[in-house]
Amino acid sequence: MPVKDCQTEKLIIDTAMNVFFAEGRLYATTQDIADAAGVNRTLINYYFRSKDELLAKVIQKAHEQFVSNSDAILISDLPFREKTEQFMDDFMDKLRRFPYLESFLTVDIIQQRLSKNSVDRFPKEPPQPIQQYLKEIGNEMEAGTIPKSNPVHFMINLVSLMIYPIIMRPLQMRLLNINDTEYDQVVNERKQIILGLLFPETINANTK
Amino acid sequence: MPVKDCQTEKLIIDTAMNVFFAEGRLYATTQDIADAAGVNRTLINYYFRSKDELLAKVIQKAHEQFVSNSDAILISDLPFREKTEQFMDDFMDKLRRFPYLESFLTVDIIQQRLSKNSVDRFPKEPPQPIQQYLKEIGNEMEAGTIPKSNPVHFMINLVSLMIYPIIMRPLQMRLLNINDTEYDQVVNERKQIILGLLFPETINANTK
DNA sequence: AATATGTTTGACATATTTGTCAACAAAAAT
DNA sequence: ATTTTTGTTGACAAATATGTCAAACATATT
Repeated sequence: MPVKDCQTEKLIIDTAMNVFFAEGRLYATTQDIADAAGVNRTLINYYFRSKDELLAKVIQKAHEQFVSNSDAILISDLPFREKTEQFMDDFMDKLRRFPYLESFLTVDIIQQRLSKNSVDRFPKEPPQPIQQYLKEIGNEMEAGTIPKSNPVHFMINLVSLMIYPIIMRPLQMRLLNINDTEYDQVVNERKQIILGLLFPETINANTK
Repeated sequence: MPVKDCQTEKLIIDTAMNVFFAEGRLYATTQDIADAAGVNRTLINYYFRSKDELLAKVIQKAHEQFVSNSDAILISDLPFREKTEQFMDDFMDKLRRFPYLESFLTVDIIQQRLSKNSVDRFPKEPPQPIQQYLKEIGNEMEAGTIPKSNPVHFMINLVSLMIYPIIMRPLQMRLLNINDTEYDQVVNERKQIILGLLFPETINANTK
């Protein structure tokens, strides 16, 4: 068999992504993943050498999937407001698909910071699309479309307001004393709520 | 010795809180905690029976510390805006002290949801102070001080904007391509930024 | 059919972590 | 003073997770 099969390898990666990022089994073992994929555990070692390398691959692929669309949106020449909305739609779609991805990455990054020997799983170069979007945010602030501040605040606000309610859902449901149905309803309203915050009426009215 | 010593027990709890919530060693073993506390590992079993029960105690104590002040603030009869600011000050203080607490709780809740046998570590009854604050948010919306919506949105916005930049700091620093000094600067500006979002000028102007 | 290459499997070794237990030390109570 | 209670320790056992290896298997090429 001259050509590499790639079937099983892909199956393992996809399954692992599902287990970690969709099901939220952050502590899943290699055996768990193998079971979920219906393959022998040692195949993980055969294809990825170690669990750590599988993680690296999985995170890399998740990263690719995550930025693929959004990068295109961010570097497009859409008007700022529409660009932001498209970015939000895309981002929230991905959040729905992999609600636990950010939690996983956070914990992973935290642990990496503590252990000196682990390999860095993220590209070191700053993502250009975000840099460009930050510039556009600055322009909008200059133009008075949105309140002036360090542009990173706008970006931080944007992602905070989208992500946090998703990753902290279990905790928030308890604190706010609401059930799944109600929380789903709230999540569905988020986009409009966030837009209302980021593009305040006063300033926004000028642009219309 | 009629009175329980309580010295070692307290030392272990405090150390564990520090390791988990301040240092962010989310995967710390009982040995790690014992080392950090400078005691024999089996003392953890002596005082808490199991690691799981230690976790329960630690989370419970963290919860108490976290709500102690903030509950008092939330049920006080301060004007809404001042109450919110005090709540923010208190909350951000605690975030600085235990930046990894929320991450830990999130992961813990996620895992608990998946494992049927684990004991529930959180009080089941909804926290009244938050319920009361939610009512006040509703009142403010009625009065037109803040934009109308489901009051939980205001609460979610508030905590999202405070917490997310802290717990996702490593990730955000990479994405936004800024260093520690710059990020510290951003964090220091957060309170004013958040207030500007939650209390938009137009509406706020009416109340002055 | 024989062989070579890539794939899959089960058995084993190793490391890590947690919990138990009996022995020991220290402090109070008798 | 000695007995009892409380606190502490090290050695051991059990469970779990990861990685390695040789052997078995399948498939395409010779």
